[in-house]
Amino acid sequence: MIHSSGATGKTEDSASSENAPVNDPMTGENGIDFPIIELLFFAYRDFTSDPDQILAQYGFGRAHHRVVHFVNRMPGLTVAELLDVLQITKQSLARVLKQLLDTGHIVQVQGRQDRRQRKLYPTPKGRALSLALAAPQSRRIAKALRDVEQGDRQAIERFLRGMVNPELRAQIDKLPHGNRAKDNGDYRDG
Amino acid sequence: MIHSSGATGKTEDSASSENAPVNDPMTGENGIDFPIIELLFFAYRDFTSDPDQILAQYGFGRAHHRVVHFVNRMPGLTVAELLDVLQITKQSLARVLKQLLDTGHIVQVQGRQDRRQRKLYPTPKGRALSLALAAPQSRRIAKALRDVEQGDRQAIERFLRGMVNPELRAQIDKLPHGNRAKDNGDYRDG
DNA sequence: TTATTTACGTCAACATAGCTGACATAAATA
DNA sequence: TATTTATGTCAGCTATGTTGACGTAAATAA
Repeated sequence: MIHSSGATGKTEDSASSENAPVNDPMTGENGIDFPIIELLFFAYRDFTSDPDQILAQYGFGRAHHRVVHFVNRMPGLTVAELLDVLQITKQSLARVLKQLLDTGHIVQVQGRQDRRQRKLYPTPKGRALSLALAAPQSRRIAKALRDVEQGDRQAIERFLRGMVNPELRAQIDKLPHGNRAKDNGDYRDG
Repeated sequence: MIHSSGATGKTEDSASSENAPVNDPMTGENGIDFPIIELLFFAYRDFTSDPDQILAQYGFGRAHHRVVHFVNRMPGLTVAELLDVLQITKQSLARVLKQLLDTGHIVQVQGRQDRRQRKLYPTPKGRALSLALAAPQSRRIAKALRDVEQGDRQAIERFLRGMVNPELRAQIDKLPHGNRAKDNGDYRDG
């Protein structure tokens, strides 16, 4: 049933019944920060659209992207560690991980100390894919940073970090943070 | 089949075959901005986790959140306009919109000028839900902004805006941008 | 040694949220 | 009158998440 504008519509009726349409837009009067809420939505929507197009060519989705990204950033991490970062169940991971293994983007290496562990490494093919996915995102970021002053980068990083649950910020700190000379060898020795 | 560390593992073998595991972590050497790529991922992951918990109590998901949010921010917008903002198909929208109509969070009003249009309005119930979902997100943002200098907010907004596809930035400008006195009446007259 | 716990894999069933394609209807417009 | 537009709807498919149950090998505790 459609509310005809002449039936229960507020405009002519002015009845403030239970299900009357609310006409005034929700604004920041109530102290809510709509500008940043919405900017985050739009920014993230377009930020993820870049890799989506590349992934589609491989028959992959965002789930594959996340897996291949973190395996490349933390080579040698275990399945359990990856689940921790992604915050999904092992059954969810299993599907996409299997595909990435089958297509030769990722390989598993049995842990030496703990042979129950399956340490995940990218192959050269997996590394290339990960870089290809990151490139357009990085270009988008570089463009957006041109709109702000030098030195504002630090504020942006601090803000984004502040948006993360405090107990999960350790995950960020674990990632390699250098543009400096590479220190070869496993991300973390196993 | 698992790569045993003694079989084709690079460590002992040092063979650089096709599918050899890559041991060195992907870093910013190649000019890619990993810190911000990852901060966006983690920030958005936790940013959306707040409303997810509330939505679960209603049997709703993120799709419902987006719909109820934009209907509250732009009361009277048409189905076509909503599809434009959400960038999804009408079949996708249909399911969640039907639920929000059935549960009395949103009502439709036939357009007066163009009677084919179904203009969407929140009910008081829908307005309350939208505010309840926005509240924890706004609190998270306020906390994160405490980590930066006053005046950095503008840089953050500019950066996020710069992340959006230029041709879609008009969508942001359409949203009400005031903390100022409300100007009652439809978001845009129909 | 034996028992338990841990890391991982897998099967089955299910839910959400997106998609394409096809078709219907009412209202606006040419 | 014919066509286009705004919207709704049916059917089926895909991707990505979930829970629950069970199995196996290896590490660890008793």
